[in-house]
Parts: sequence; C-alpha cells; structure tokens
Amino acid sequence: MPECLQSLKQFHFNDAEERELAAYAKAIGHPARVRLIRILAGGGCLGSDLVGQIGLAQSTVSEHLRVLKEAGLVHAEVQHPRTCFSLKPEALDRLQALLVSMRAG
Amino acid sequence: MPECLQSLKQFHFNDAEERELAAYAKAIGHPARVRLIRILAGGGCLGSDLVGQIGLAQSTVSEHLRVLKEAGLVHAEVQHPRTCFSLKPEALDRLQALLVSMRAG
DNA sequence: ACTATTAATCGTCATTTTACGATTAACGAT
DNA sequence: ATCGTTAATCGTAAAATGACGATTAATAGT
Repeated sequence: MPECLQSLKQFHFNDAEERELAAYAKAIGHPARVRLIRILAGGGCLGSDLVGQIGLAQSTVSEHLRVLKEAGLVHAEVQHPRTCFSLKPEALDRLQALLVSMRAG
Repeated sequence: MPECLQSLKQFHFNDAEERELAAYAKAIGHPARVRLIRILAGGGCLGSDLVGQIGLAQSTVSEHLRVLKEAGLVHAEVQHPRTCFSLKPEALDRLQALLVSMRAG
C-alpha cells in the first residue's frame, strides 16, 4: 500500500453537474469554436461575417454554431435574412463556477 | 445592416492559445474524465481504485487517464506495480486563465 | 523460478465528429 | 411575382472517439 494512496473518502458525486461541465467543455473543445466564442465575446452579435473570420466553409461554421447553441453557450436571434449570434455570459459564468467546484469538490 | 452588427474591430487572434484552450476543454469534455479529475482533486494520487469509482472497464479508464495525461492535466508516477495519478493544479490554473482571457479578449 | 498484481497496450467495433459542396427555406427588396 | 441574400439542412466521406475483452509488461513477494 503506497503512502500516496489516501484514505479514499466518500465522494459525493453529482452526475448532473459532472455531465453539465463535460458538455460545456466538449462544446468549447474545438479551436474553431473557441475562436467563435472569442469573436462573439468581443461585443454584440453579427451575421455570417463569422464565416470569413474562421476560414471554414459556411456549412461548417453553421454546424459549429449549432453545437455552441445546443450547449447553451450562444444565442441566435433571427433577423431576416441574417441571424445575429451572441454569447450567453451566464453560461460562461456557470462553466467557470463548475470548474472551480470541480477543484474544490 | 442590422444595428446588432457591430463595427467588427480587428481581433488579435492567438492561434496557439486558442488551440491550447480547446485541447484542455476537449480533454475535460467527457463525464468520466470530469469524475476522474474530481477524484484526483480530492487529494494526492491513487492506483486503480479509480476503476472501481468510475464504473467502466479497466482499459477504458486507462484510456481516459491517458487522454488526461496527454493534455497535461494529470501526472502519473509509476510505483510498481501500481501507478499513482495526481492532478496538475497549474494546468487547471492555466485553463481558468485562458477561459477568462477568452472572455475579455 | 514462479505467482500475483496492476497498468498499459492491442485489436475490434459502433458511434460521433468534422468537413465539404449542394440544396433548401425564409424573407426583404425591387 | 421574382430576385438576392443568408443561414440551415442534407448527403456523404474521412477521421476520431469511446468502449470492451484479451493480452502483455513489469516487478514485488514467496
């Protein structure tokens, strides 16, 4: 029994929170999506100028935005024929809080 | 031109940092790995008791640990026949800093 | 030398992700 | 009614991921 093996206290696992954190992290886990978030964090919302800034096909950017939306990190407001995307700061707040609580436990 | 479309200032993209953040996030982007981190955050290191706590096959847990190691989030110290895993807090610090700077830009 | 223990690796399979071009849908403007 | 514009969706292909059982490697103990 190596001394590094601690007494293994009972962890109060919170499945829901763990999955929540994992989902956020997974959504951010792609360079293109990090860049999208960074652009959106730079202020309000914008249309498909995102496509130009990312350097991927329009359909691909749309898919990345879909992932971010689905994760609740980004909000889309249709304003024909454009769509205005914006960051949801409360989601990032939540993510950061989850990260902190993961460390503290 | 919708009023939500801002003046699109120049972003100083930092490819390296964006990829760094994405890599950390991707590594955390799975519930099993979140749980592993949470366990490891609870103190020092431990052997394959992790397997019991996760509820997945030993090989699968080993693979998740490999991902975490590769991302630099976890350190493994071989101590035959066991291996002691431990969290690398500086990596989490870095991740949190990257998250903050992503929002601020 | 043999045995037991433990983590890593291998081979495999199913699923998911990423990416693209092409197409479609939705609507404002003409 | 038609034309442009823009985002979403479809179809598809390649790659990555997640999971498992089986095997291997490494070494302490007997």
